[in-house]
Amino acid sequence: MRDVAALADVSIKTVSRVINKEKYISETISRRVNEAIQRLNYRHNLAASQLRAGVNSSAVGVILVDISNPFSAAVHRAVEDVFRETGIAVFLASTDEEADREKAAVHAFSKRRVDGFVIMPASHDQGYLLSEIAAGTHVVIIDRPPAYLNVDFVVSENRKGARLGVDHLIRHGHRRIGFIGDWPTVASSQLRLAGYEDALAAAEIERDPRIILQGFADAAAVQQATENLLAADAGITALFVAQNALCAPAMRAVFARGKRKEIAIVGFDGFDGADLIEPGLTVIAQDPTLIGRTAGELLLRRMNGENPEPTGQMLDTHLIVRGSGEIPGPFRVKDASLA
Amino acid sequence: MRDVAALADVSIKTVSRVINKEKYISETISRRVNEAIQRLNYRHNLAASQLRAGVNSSAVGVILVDISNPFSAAVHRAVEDVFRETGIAVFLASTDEEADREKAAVHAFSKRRVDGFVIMPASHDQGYLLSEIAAGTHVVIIDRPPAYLNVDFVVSENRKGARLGVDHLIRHGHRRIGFIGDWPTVASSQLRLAGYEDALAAAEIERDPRIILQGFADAAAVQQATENLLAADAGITALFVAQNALCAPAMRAVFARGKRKEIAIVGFDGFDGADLIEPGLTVIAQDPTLIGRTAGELLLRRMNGENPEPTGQMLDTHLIVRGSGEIPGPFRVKDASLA
DNA sequence: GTAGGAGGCACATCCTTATAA
DNA sequence: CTTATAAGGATGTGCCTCCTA
Repeated sequence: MRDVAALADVSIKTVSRVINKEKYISETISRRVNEAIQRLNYRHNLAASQLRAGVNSSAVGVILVDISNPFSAAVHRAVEDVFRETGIAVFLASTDEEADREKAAVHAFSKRRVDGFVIMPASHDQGYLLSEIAAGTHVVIIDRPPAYLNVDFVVSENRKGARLGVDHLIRHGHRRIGFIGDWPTVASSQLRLAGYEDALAAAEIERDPRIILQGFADAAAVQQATENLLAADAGITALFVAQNALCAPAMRAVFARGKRKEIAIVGFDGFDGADLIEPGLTVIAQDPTLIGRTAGELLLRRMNGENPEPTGQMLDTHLIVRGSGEIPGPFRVKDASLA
Repeated sequence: MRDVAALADVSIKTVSRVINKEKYISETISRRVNEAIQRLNYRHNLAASQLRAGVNSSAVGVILVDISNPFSAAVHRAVEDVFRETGIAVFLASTDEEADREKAAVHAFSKRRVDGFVIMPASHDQGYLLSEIAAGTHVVIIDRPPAYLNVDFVVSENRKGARLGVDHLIRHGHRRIGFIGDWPTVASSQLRLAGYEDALAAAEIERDPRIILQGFADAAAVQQATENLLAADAGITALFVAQNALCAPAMRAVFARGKRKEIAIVGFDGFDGADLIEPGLTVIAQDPTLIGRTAGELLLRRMNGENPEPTGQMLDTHLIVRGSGEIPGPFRVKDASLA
């Protein structure tokens, strides 16, 4: 900046004025300064600028479980879109459900003075964020309800959604419905299991822990576990698959046993192309783009100085009927109005 | 930091020493300082530290076409994994194939003094990066060969891969093979089209521009265009779909016409669950994780001071046979060894 | 309306001092 | 008189705030 000032033969302060497009600079000087900037290949140092101005980095940190999961990716994309036009940059980190990595990412971004966080928590307790919040950093929690923290959050109706899906299977004559879910420590997974149990209770079906499978290291483990469940002759006629990434491997297991048209399946948030399968995968659909956009807007609002009471948004899910969830089960159902 | 020093009753410099874990600090003082840090909820300001030290931000910028595309997401995840342990943070931006947004993202990250970029270029000419490189910022280009820029790059064998896929269709008796591709301005798309043409030329099949479809606004447009192509009675018996996101909509069009078992399809890099479809989608597979990891490692190497000649890595693709590409065409083939 | 200058943001570098072996 | 350990102080990093003309 000093060099630019020297070349343009003005003071440093004037260069600063030109860069920040302040008022009261003549056209002539502005042009001269800009030419010097070009010639010297000068680049404004935002960090120094913000240090002096006493403001934060105009950046936000997004912390997700795994950006390579399409749900996370869609959420991120929506958050990014909210911030693009504002000149706010977005940091990204994945945690793989490890609370320590979540904390490490928060710390790394905090050192870089981000203005806010959008977090899909892997941690069981987000109380550690209180000090960040006290320091003026804003936080929005997504996908899973926050624990020990009163901040804005945006989640899907996990429990209601799961209940909806399992109800659907029950209405189609199923009573032995396997549950395939994420790690039981994951808050959203707990809620989906609760929704599953709600549906069973409402239909007076006994909950059988042997057909509730949770927590898998990878897709192969999901497939293996599903195969074992089907092979166990536990009388399973339907599966409720409580997370998107589990759907494909679970279906592989079903198909591998030749039960494509016998075992009914409902997934919580399937995958692109799930409609092409025969039968198409019936799912409880979420709206990751809306989650991301809402979270981004809530965060941006606070970054702009608004400070309302924290709000928790529960976004509706809905059933998409494609065939796999409508395979009839062995039990007669009185209700003729099957979806 | 001043407050911490005051509370711990040491000099600012000593606090700095503790934070940076320099040698020659006594246990006692170190503990006292750390307590003060805790008590004051102090957070080290990386920006100020790096300003004074004259180093960059220990952050990198990743610029992709669209993070919500699974290919991009997998690449990003691999890049992130390379940098996680090094304490280097990752910025992310999507361009939606708009060169201006690519430049805006580069500029935004450059102002934040990133040490390097990983870029999946939307631009037709990356010459604008020369000034960044001159300023000491490192660049690795991925997915598409760089234009007007001599830097490290990591791409798939787009042309060879496409040729492989179309050869496969030809060997199964097809000669009227529709091409469904990305915008023709996209470098990788051009190469895939070239590969398609290579295969046609080798088999002495005339290239018909009417069955080469490129550039779609969204999935619905792809599906509509494919339906029109099939309805046009152009004699199409096979499709080569040159990009992952185009596969599902193209298949929807084929299935909607009831040609599931008649029109052969090979995709360039399909999607998760493509094996569950009947018939499974035969694809030319890339390795996005390897692309991302390689790019991250190349960048990290330069950030660590190594400065070898730029290398261009062309990663092999391979054919995954699943059924859709093996639907026989109307032409007899002598080669008995069909894959 | 237009420009410049002193000073400081939060930190690290370089130099210096002090004690002990 | 070196060498290792432990701590402090002046100065400067790029830029903006506040004051001045």
